Amino acid sequence: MSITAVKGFNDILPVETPVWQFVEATARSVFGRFGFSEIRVPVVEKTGLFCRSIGDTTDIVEKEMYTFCDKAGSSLTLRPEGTAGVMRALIEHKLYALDAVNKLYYMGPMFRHERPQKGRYRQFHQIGAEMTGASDPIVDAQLLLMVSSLFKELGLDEPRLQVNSLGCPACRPAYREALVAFLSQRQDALCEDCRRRQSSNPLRALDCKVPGCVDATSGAPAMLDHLCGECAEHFDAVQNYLTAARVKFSLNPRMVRGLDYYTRTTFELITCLLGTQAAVAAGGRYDGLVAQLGGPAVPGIGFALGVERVALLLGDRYPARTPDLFIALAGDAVRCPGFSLMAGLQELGLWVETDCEGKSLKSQMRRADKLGSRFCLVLGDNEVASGQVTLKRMEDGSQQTVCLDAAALAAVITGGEQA
RNA sequence: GUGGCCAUGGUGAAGCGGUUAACACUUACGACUGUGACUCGUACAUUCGAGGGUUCGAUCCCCUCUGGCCACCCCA
Repeated sequence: MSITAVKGFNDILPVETPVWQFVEATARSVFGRFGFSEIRVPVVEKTGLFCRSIGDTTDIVEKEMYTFCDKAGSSLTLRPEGTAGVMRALIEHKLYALDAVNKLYYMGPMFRHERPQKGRYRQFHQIGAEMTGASDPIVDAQLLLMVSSLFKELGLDEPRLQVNSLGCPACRPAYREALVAFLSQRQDALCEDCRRRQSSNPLRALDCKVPGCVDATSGAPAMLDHLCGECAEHFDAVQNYLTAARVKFSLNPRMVRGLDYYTRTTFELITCLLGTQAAVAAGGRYDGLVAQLGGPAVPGIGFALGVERVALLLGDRYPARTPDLFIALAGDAVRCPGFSLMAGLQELGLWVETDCEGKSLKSQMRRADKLGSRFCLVLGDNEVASGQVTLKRMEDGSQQTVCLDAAALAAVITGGEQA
């Protein structure tokens, strides 16, 4: 067996790239309308960046990072998510000083050493957006509106938006205590993992899928009931804005995020069509992150969507491109004039295909059909001599005689587009 | 990291101890020597993931390895 790709690292083949391009182009278009600019940051960062931002005790940092030493002995890591790198760049280049509010988006590969399965790979792709510098609830709502617009424009109304608030450093500790107290009374009913997590990350128990834990935590105290005044006010305002903007959402008081830096508003787009990989997009507010990374106290909120998962949801519902014209060449003598015509039409912006193997006319026609070409014409000695060609519309087989001239042909072909 | 399932051509797959390794799709060419789709014809796996074993004989049984998928954990 020859060399194959690394497990969990996939080739994205020509049949799949159109969906990807559709997702990326749609994201660029929607983000652009919300005033976001693209930022491109490296795929590799110093390991410490992720430990500090994502959190030392998270699964990502504990067991899923691709970490290695370079020749100088520094510990480097393939980014497992996008926010940390973007915030590092924001701090490093003092973007917050250029403009108090920064609206940035990115797209690209992320790396997590997990067991691959449907919709989850070791190299996977995210499209994300971050908005820093403002903590007003209208910012949260704007980002949510943008996410919701993006999915609408992609033609996906199925993933549903769920929101929650995780509170802030002022109110979360008290809630955490209340939750631990609650859980400790139900020790016996909890699974091994949840018992172990009680000290490290008790909130996780709310997210546990083991039936016993679901039962045991059904009456658990909710963060939403323990928010401090400011957090509660913030969260109310976010919801009001969302309602005003007609963004559909539901509350999920049990939603927990996997990264430590989240505060206040968090959200997920959940689908029931991808089996266990339910989260298609997710994000939240991270008001302490920039300071935690050594920058000024700049608040922020962001989200990321999984391109593989979105592509899976889209299936074949994306715009397909097909050639405008296929020029079938009847005889060697006509190859050069045919190529000249092709050049003229390409220059006018048309996608033109022609024979490149010296195939029979029948084969060329078959190929024109297979490519889905909208029009086809046969160029032979007669056409070159008369200066007239028969242009055939492949869809219905209708034909018309057109002057053998790039501009004349282009007029009919693009005119046919409107009809 | 843990569990389950599966490995036959470009693809989807039958075959389950002795077969020319079915069938379908795809692809190529042809049926009209200048017109696609439908139809019809022809061609396309000395070989069944790799290595070992059992057997007169193995794609079919056993072992090992490798690969894939799905699920758990967690996540986009």
